[in-house]
Amino acid sequence: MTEVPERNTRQKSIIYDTLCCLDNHPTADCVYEAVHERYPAISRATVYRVLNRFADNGVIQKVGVNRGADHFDHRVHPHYHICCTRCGRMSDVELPYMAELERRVGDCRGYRITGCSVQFDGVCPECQRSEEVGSVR
Amino acid sequence: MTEVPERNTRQKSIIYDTLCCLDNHPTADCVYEAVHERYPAISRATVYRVLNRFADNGVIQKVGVNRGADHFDHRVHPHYHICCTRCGRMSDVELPYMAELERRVGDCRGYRITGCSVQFDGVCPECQRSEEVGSVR
DNA sequence: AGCTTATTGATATATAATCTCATTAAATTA
DNA sequence: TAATTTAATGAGATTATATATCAATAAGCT
Repeated sequence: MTEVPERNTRQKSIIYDTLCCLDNHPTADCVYEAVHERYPAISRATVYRVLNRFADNGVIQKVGVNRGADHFDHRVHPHYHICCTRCGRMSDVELPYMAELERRVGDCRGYRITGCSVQFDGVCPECQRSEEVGSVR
Repeated sequence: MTEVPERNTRQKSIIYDTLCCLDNHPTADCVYEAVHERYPAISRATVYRVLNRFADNGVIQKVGVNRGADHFDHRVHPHYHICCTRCGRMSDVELPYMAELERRVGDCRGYRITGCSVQFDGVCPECQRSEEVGSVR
């Protein structure tokens, strides 16, 4: 139970603030782009590292997706997401959180269950519009 | 509604047979390895292409995972999976399929929902054993 | 101010998958 | 059966996402 000292760096606070400002569910690379615009000295590796560290500490939430880059959410309460299969854009989904899902599992071949994720696929409003345009021609 | 002609090639049947034989939930690369052992002339690109094509046609099932490579399942009925967070091994989970999940979603910011995936994370029996060994020293 | 060491930046490397394009070979037709 | 058409393949380059390495920097303590 050794306490791991953790340092507060300028980079960490900039990255956290940026994530909160973006407010959507950006990928690490999106966060990097936004950070880089104002602070070109901050490296991509640092953004990835810091976001993952924050997620490990529960300060933010890492939202894995079946396909494509991971997304990050500054809101940490458990909730579900939908990810656009065309452009990758992600949004929250309004569905009561099913905390008991793991307990409903019967057999799982000796695995020790540690988590469960529910995610929806779909087409975002923007991509729906460009679909319509595309179908006309 | 133009019919797309589809050709039956030696490669396709070898790849499908291999997937069925492996029976686990192999990644495309695992399938490639197994195929390659017996048919060194079949290329990795073909294995990836054919598996994805089969999945698109509903002949097999592509099982996306939050983290790591996609897995493929020759069983196509809807069911859930658990994936080992240490080694990536995947197994079936016994849980009644919740076909109505998408209909229970309230608001999803204008997205048109096309699918939903539920997946469990865990530690497989093999990795549990090696954990125990590791914790002794 | 000086010390310790967690953190960073730059870059290399890993992993998973797709793309390109010349060549091959299914399936159809003559 | 041979010729024709074009879907599919093989090899390798390329992309996307993420992590590892390691010397240099700087946070927090004394």
